[in-house]
Amino acid sequence: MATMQDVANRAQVSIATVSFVVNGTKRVTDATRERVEQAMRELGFRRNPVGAALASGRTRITALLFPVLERPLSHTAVTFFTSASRRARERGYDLVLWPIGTDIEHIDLLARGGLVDGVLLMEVQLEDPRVAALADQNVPFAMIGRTEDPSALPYVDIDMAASMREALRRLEDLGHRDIAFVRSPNPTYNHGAVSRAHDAYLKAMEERGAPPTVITCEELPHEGRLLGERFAAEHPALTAVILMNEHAAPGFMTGLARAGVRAPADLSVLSLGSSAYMAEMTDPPLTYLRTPGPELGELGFDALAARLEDPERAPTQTLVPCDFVAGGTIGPRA
Amino acid sequence: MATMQDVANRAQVSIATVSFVVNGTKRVTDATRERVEQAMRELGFRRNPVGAALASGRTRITALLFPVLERPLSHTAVTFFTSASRRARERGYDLVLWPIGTDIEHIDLLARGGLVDGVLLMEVQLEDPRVAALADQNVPFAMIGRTEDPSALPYVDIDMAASMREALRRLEDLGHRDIAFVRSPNPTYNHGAVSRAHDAYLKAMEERGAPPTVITCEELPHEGRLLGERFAAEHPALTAVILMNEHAAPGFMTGLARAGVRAPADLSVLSLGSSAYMAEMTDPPLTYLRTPGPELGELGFDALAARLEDPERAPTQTLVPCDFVAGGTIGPRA
DNA sequence: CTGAAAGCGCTTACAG
DNA sequence: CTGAAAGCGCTTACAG
Repeated sequence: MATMQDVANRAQVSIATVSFVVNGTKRVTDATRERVEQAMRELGFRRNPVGAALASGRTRITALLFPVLERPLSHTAVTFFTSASRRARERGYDLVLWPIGTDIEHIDLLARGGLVDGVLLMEVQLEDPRVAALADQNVPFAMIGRTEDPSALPYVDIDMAASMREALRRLEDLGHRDIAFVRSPNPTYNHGAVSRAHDAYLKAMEERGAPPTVITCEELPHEGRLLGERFAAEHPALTAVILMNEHAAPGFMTGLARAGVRAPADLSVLSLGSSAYMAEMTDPPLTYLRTPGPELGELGFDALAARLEDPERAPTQTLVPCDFVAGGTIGPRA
Repeated sequence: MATMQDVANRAQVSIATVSFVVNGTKRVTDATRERVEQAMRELGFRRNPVGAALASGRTRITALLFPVLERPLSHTAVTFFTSASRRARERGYDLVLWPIGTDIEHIDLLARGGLVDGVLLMEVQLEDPRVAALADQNVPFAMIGRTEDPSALPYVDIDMAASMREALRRLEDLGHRDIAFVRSPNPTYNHGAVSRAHDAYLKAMEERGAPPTVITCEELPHEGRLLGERFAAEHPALTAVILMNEHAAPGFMTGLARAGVRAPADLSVLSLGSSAYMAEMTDPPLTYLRTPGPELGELGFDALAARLEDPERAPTQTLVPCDFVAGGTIGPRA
């Protein structure tokens, strides 16, 4: 494999000049550039990124940290990655998915050494050990999601409070008052979005003087079905449910049907935080509040890039609400 | 950030000795090791992987190439990644998901320079430009999937011929003879597994003297539904279908139901190449042949590691069939 | 506009 | 068992 030195020798210039041509970092006369470019072509030269990284301290590679070994990577989650990675490419970066856990330990590998210029965090918990670790190590990062107090940190996140309010309003406009909230359980992973939706739900119900009903369900299709099957029997007074658990949503619908509960005639179901792909799994298709994954992936990468390109600038902090997509699972209260 | 030199100074040894301690590459007396380790602790030293990579030519980082921008990353596909990445960790490597397209161009970045030690290819096409590019550039790689003629290349793949035979046998044992094959269309992406399943289907039908029916369907839930709705009308003679398109499968089932076609009473549906997660989306749950994603992820990484650790050894070539999982969507021919 | 040279942080024969 | 030193392939002030 040809090195810059090889190219320099062949073109009879210094290695510095080759570097200038390769990176466009300084003016070079056309004649010289020509010679260098020809030599590169003849030798099939491509710059060694490791050498460049060591000398410059940058790689233009960034990493998306998603704990795939601990948290299921849903179709909706993939939209964040896809969009962020496309955006990265547009801006001249690479973005790879680094499947490290939330154990801080492994972050060190990234932290130290400039293998990656910065990281994008997903599945952020209210108290997220990764955030402290990255800050500690001085690794530039941005969050998709946010911690309890993200004060001075760059993030983009779903505006979950607004989204929950819209969910409730949609159902109330149809006459519903006894509205449950179904969420994933939280044994150890205090997911920011789930927690904020939960709080917003409780607050809204209290304001309305309506009794809150919070139900937990594992993030699995089969668990959704079991919940659907027993739902009416256990909660006869409920007429609507806000389901924040897209893995369980299709199963929940088939479980309801199996128990003879029709949606929306007997129960309105509104899926909070999902995508067309999941919503189309059921019949009728789910009415849902769409997770702005494509938007947040792009904005999230931009937030990171801003951090990398001007560390002094105030951090980006953006909230994007889910938008309502009509399906066939909500209707007027019976 | 402390460097090895800093540690060496503090421990009053040479930088070489520090390297030996850090990497365990040579014997060091206990006393010396103690001094070095203490200095490392005091300075919070962590080895810079870029420096190490440049000097040694290795990073112990590997990449899974999956063209997420071109091909949907399904839940089942994620199982490959998860399992391969866990296996990598067990063997002391990192595995990242690099979302490059099938454009060869971008492979160069990986190829050159030893940012990654090797790559694992997914979504392999019968004629895959990435394979030639990697071979050209001398990048160690292994495939999950395989090209038309993988002769001397390392791969692990689904034994699609055997899986198709089992699918047909299962249905035939129930009395079916008019069995369709539903696959994704192939405008540009000649996916090896789909193509091999197709061939195996045609061959088997010919052997039986039964008329083959191949139907294509885009890999989207909604397209599955449309197909389900019109299925009976368009194909009245069929009594069973092998569905190799898990994205469309749930929609296909709801489409059938909407058209008044009951499964399995009126039509047996066998999903080929799926996982419990997708199968549980419908009611009854799909009967399916399970994609051995966890197995192939692990074996695939092992194939790559074998390549990295002993390039001379004969390449791993392993086929694993799908295994049958009973659900509720196949039954005796009416 | 171009070059000589130091330096990025390690690894690894080679000596002793 | 330990060290001095070359070298991995680049980038980037600094001079000219």
